[in-house]
Amino acid sequence: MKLSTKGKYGLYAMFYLAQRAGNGPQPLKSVAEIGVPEDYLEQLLGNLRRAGLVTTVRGAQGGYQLAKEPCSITVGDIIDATEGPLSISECLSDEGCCHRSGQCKTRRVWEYLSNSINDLLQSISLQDMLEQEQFGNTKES
Amino acid sequence: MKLSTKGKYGLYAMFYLAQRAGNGPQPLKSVAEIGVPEDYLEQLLGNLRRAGLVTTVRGAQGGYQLAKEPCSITVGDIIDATEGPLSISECLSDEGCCHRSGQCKTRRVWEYLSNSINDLLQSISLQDMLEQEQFGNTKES
DNA sequence: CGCAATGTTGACAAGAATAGTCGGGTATGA
DNA sequence: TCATACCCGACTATTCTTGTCAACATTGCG
Repeated sequence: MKLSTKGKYGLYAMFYLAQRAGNGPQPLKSVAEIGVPEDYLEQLLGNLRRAGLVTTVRGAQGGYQLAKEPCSITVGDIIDATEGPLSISECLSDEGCCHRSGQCKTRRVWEYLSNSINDLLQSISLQDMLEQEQFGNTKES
Repeated sequence: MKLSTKGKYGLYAMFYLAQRAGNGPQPLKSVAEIGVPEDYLEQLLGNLRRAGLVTTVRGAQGGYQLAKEPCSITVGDIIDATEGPLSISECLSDEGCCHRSGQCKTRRVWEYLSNSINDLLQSISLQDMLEQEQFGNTKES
């Protein structure tokens, strides 16, 4: 279980924009400084736009900027937008899955995990990242 | 972000064995009743064996059985064994990753998420599943 | 007006990972 | 010694990931 570069790059990009919120639109070329190929990043920003997380200004001096306050955008929103809804097992989306119905107690596990992880992702906002407060503590060594 | 069928099938198989713990070794053919191709399942059970989660008896009347009590085997153990260690972002395993070091506050997010998810997975045992107690509550509707 | 800067869209493709499949072993109980 | 099992490594079709590319649409500015 791992997330692809899309989610990672998406978060990079959004964090970049969060750091520059209020400074006007940032062109793709600038955002690409985070170390992602422009052509690829473009697609990701397209997804983020369609998800309503960034707005764009076309034409010269245009670019991308956050559509909302950093405190209203969560890591979960970003992952969703870039990776598509994370379904830990298609058993969740797909109702008629359990061939041998007996053992599908496992389904409850996926359900529980999925909900927990979503809550977790939703609990971290860009604002939290900007403030660098330890957004919760599990295993701070 | 989703886990592959390996983790899912692995959990199916382990739950199957948990339900039959104490009844002697279960041959591959029986375990495959969970709805997984035998040849594929064999690989997964091989991984589970190497991880020390199941033991095997070779020869006639042989088969697979849990290596430990259901309460000492967690969903996390099973996912690890079948999918390999889940690294949400290679930024974690790979130290020298942050090209533009400035923005790698994102790293702390992966760290936090990774730890949280691992804790979560480790918190559910096969015993919990057998008992079907709601192993924690997030969003019980 | 016209050009340059910029976002928009969709097609394409190499490489890796997934999900099996297969064939030939080895061990063991009856 | 034979049938029942597990063990192991190679092979493959399909899908997903990670980009790349080309053509187009929109806007600011001189």
